[in-house]
Amino acid sequence: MPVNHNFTKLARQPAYRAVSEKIRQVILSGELQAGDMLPTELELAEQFGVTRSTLREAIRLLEESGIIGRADRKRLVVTLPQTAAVGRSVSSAMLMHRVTFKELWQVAMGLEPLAGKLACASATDEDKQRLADNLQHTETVLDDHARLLEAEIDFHNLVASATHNYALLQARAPLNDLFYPAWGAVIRALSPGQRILVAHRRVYGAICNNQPREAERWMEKHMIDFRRGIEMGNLGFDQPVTSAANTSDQN
Amino acid sequence: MPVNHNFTKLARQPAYRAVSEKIRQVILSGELQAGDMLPTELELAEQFGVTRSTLREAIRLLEESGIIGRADRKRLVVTLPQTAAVGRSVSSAMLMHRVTFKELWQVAMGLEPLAGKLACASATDEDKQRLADNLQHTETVLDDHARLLEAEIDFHNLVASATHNYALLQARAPLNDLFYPAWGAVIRALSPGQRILVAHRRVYGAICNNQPREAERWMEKHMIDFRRGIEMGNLGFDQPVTSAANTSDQN
DNA sequence: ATTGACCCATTGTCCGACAATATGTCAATA
DNA sequence: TATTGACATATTGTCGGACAATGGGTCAAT
Repeated sequence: MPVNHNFTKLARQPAYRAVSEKIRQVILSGELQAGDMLPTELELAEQFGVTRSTLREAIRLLEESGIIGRADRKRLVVTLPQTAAVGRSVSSAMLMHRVTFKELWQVAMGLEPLAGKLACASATDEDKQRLADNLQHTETVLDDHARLLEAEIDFHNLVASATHNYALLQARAPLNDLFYPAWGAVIRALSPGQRILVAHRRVYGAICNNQPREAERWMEKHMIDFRRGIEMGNLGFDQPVTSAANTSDQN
Repeated sequence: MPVNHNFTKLARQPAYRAVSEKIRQVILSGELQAGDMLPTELELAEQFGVTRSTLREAIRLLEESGIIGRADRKRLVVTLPQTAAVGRSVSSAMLMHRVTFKELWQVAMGLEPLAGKLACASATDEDKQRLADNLQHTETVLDDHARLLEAEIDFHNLVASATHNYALLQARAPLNDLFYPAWGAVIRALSPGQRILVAHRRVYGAICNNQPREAERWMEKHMIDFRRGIEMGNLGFDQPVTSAANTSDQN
């Protein structure tokens, strides 16, 4: 009778992955900071004892993570990941999982009111000014569906930025890519420009007057309006969202 | 006087990036579904009219996004991105941005109570069973700091999974990697096993009895306990979290 | 201060090669 | 029949070398 031990499937990893991990580790440990230049590909390859081809594959992994990029199209440089860059991976994953508008809305209901509340305590004068500018701009594009959507997304981004909470910014990144764009259909169907503007003004006012409760409540109302819009427009609240505008750059 | 027109800086992209985008597009459009096998590297390279080296670099980008992987160590296959895989990129970004425990806690305050609330409506019997198993297990490891932390993280993951909301799962992924592990210090310092267990039981009970308000409230209390623990332990509530256990696999 | 000519380092891409590894086939064996 | 071994084949991981294109630098000429 065979002894039944079940060895743990030993996981060898290819060199390009090992190299990538090593570099990532050095960066995350703080040994290399954002802005630091890395050696040339050839030099790196020699240090690791691999060929340039292998090293380049490792670089690609880090590149997609957004933690390294190119300064002036040449030298490699350690970069602070942009929310948009990281968010794209997340959005891709959500699209593949066929995330529904409802699921995104539920997350939005958790995060957007929170953003409004937190912004009250942390918004700088500059943040408030940017919000004011956005409101003013919004008034001028109430009937231009495309621009209105753009202004709408901007507003929510500005509120989120005003929290100065990067974790929150990152968590809500997919809303930018998937939730609000999908909502564009509602704008085209119902032209709710005025309604949007009112809500935005309330949120803005609450932030300026440091009324977290108010900011939270109006942001929540705003989100509920979204939902109602989707349902009234009969636009598949329970349907998976589509990529729509995901053509970052075609060729 | 020079005419001032400001051309848009035309963005050429390297071939490996173009290839990667093309494949990504095909996958996101649904033309290729999860589980589908891709041709061999050589064949793909020929189709795109590039060399295998270039194509491999493109593959690495998609690999890091988690949307393709290898079936049985050979053929490329379209894969459904795992939350953990995507989350790692996000966590890396947060570490580099020196996200503080406070920031993560604020996000947790937004998402974890929400998870509790939503789970009430969507938890299956299987989900509830898993939660029950977790509670039972937790009782046996109350004094084993390492295992207790593990059980704690599991519990919150189980609640989140019970919502069957992938967007929520994805949004809270960094909490797993950064928030709870950092909280391990509190466990070691204060041994709050009993307190944890009580809160978990309440949340579990609320989910079983379909009391969203209760689940939400107890999860919120639980989170506030976290914060108090950090502060009582004098463990840098306003300090950036550290990677701690980020050694997926060393070499 | 701008332009032009020039050199150089580095990247993006290509080509060809080979060992290691997985898959498939088939015969040999218990 | 089911397992083992031997063998051919396909595909990946890695290597080494090559070259054009491009950005940066220097220096002279305007």
